Amino acid sequence: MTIGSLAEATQTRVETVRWYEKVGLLPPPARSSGNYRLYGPEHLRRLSFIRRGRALGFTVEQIRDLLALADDRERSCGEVDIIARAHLADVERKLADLTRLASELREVIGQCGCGSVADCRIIEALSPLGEPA
Amino acid sequence: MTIGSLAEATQTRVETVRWYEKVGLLPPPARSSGNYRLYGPEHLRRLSFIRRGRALGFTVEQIRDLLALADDRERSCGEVDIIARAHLADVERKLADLTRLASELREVIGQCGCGSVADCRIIEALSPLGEPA
DNA sequence: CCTTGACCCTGTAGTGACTACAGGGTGCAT
DNA sequence: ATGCACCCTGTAGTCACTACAGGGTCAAGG
Repeated sequence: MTIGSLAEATQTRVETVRWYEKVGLLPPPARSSGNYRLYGPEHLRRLSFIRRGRALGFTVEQIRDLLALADDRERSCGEVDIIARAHLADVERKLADLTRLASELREVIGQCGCGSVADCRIIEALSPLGEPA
Repeated sequence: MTIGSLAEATQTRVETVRWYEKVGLLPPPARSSGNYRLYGPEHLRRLSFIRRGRALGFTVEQIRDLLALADDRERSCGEVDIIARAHLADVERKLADLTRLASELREVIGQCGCGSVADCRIIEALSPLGEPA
């Protein structure tokens, strides 16, 4: 399997696959006589894991930890649970922030009568001292 | 007003103020005899505008546009409205993504009985081929 | 007068997670 | 033999800052 097929199979860019190798998420594969990377099913599994983790919003660092834990099949998965819960808490914080943000934006936009900039409620809302900058 | 006082007044880091100047959001202020930056109320207004925009999640590029529009007080604020609505749409897209993400994460975490990694539902959920990586 | 410490200056490099080349080599079909 | 798609390495760019390193300035205290 060349890097192109692996990338296609996992919906990843070729450059990203090489980058995962460089930062140590994906082990260096064998090389062909022409120095092409040659991947096997284990690489496909590992890269799929990485991509799924990224799609769930885990950082590369968290995925590195999860991979290390996943490799040790006897271990209790308490640490996995901790990482996942920490990430969920993080996502929920961002969610709350964005929700507040969206409602603030909607309010600002709703007040705009679209007259001249001098009377624009959006500009005004951005200028805490009461006057446009 | 030195850069330190301006930074404090706007809840900004000193380095960030200098960075806004470097990228052209904040005009270069006068300098003291000892080459210190000296800011006036206009700078305070402008920086407050920038910070408020950032707090509402506008990109620096969008704020640059908003500032240019705000400076032209006769102009219709239709363009301001367009920028703000585009940003709101963006925020709402992210909100939807994060909401989906959070529920997926909650589901994954809920299934974890915290036994060994070999049976961990979290690890399993990350491994689309059915086996841990 | 000297020193201490808080503040300021410029410039560069680092963050996260890639992305985008530049400049070249490989492999296969025509 | 030539074209083309693919691959290689290495470097620089993205965004919005942040963190120094290595120095200069200023006011107060001794």
